[in-house]
Amino acid sequence: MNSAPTSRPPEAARAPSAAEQAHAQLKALILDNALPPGAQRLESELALQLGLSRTPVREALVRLQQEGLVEITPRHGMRVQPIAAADMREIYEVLNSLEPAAAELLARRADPAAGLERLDAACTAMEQALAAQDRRAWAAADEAFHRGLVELCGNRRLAAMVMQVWDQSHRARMFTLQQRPLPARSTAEHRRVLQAIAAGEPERARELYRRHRHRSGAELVSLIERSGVAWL
Amino acid sequence: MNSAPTSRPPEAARAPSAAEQAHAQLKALILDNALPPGAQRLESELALQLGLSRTPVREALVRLQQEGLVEITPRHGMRVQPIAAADMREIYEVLNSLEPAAAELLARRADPAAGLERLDAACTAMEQALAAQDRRAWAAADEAFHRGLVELCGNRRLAAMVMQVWDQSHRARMFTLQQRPLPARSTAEHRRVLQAIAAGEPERARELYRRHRHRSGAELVSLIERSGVAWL
DNA sequence: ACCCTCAACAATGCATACGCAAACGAATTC
DNA sequence: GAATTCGTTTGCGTATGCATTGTTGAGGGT
Repeated sequence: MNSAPTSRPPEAARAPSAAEQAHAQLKALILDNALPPGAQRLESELALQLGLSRTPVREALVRLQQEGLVEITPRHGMRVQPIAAADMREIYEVLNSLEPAAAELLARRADPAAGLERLDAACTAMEQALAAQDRRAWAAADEAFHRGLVELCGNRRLAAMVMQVWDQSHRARMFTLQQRPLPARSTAEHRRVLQAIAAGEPERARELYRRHRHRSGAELVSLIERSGVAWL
Repeated sequence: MNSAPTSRPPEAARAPSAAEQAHAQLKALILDNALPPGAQRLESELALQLGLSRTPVREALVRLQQEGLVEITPRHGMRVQPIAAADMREIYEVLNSLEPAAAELLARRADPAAGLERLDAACTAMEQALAAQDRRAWAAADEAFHRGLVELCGNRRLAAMVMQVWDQSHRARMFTLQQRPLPARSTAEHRRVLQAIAAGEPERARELYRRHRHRSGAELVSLIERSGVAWL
């Protein structure tokens, strides 16, 4: 019905183009901090490193620039975009607006409780990680929860936007994760949002999520500011 | 110190690259319906039409694809992305979330009334267009209001996201504009949002805007659905 | 009459070549 | 000794060539 000419069955595995590979690899390098913020690389260096020519690398860089991960400066190659506290403020304002909206949409569906297994599993994983004091596992579960929520809400544009800023803030989240107290409260709040969604209470889900986002966002920004690093 | 070697003075007018020109021209052609939805064009056709070679055209198409305006299909060139009622629903869900947030941010500033002249002028222009029954002028003023609002809110990411979906829905707005009653109510609502912002009442500004968006979005979607066109 | 196979063609994706312009350094002059 | 200017180098933007791959149409077989 909704004009999906690229129907799902034959969607499967087309050989990824060199440009796509370059994009994926560079993105991974940036998120993993292998290409640290502020790093400058020439197109030709990257092409050599990835075993490609400049053309697909260039295409990948254009995409990464539009995603806000790098900046292309004409004679100095690309630079990995650093994230300052001000950027985190922007990102959290966006997330604080879009994610509660996603929760509301989810709770408004005809059958709000359908398909929430992913989110429930993510909550459980968070609780287990919390008990085991495993910050890394907690972060993975947290990401799974947020990703699952926006993907389930049925609004692909909203989901894409959330994932974009989510990626931008990935490094900062990984950084603060190390030096903040165990996110016990966040874990409980996730669970409560999920319950409100399953119960089909859009307004409550939205407000719970909004408050959660607002609090954790403020915590994270002040943590970065107090940590004294100008950017990440 | 913080590495701003590209200081502002010489920032000004660098000759726009051919790729930028191609991007701007193609975007204008799409928004003006000169390249109608569903239209297919080969890279080489566009290159010929714009008087460039395929390379900068290709770069422009990659950007337009990420902006959601076209789709690149491997052996058929690009296709202008049609907008269906379902897409408009998505777009209005996003706007309904982000724009009220922008209004709230604007009202939360230290001096909320500062710099609102643009918005005031846009409101006045809307009122005049309404009196003159000039739909086209009204649409231009409406766009100026919304654009000004998100640009003033101080959050560049939020502004970019709003403008992106705004562009996606441009054609649909122009279409419905012709066949809906004069937007008298919208005009008044804009004015009230502006007053709430100037008065420094974030919550009220957000809620007023949310209601405005919700109503006008629903109107527009149902108008498209009733009009019987499958896509625009 | 319909379907399947195969071959020719066409558009793309990538690599490479070329010219321009900026940046860096050296040399000369004040 | 410092500054300015000129020459060289280097990276980028664009164009173009080539190989890959999908598409389309025709012909033959069932």
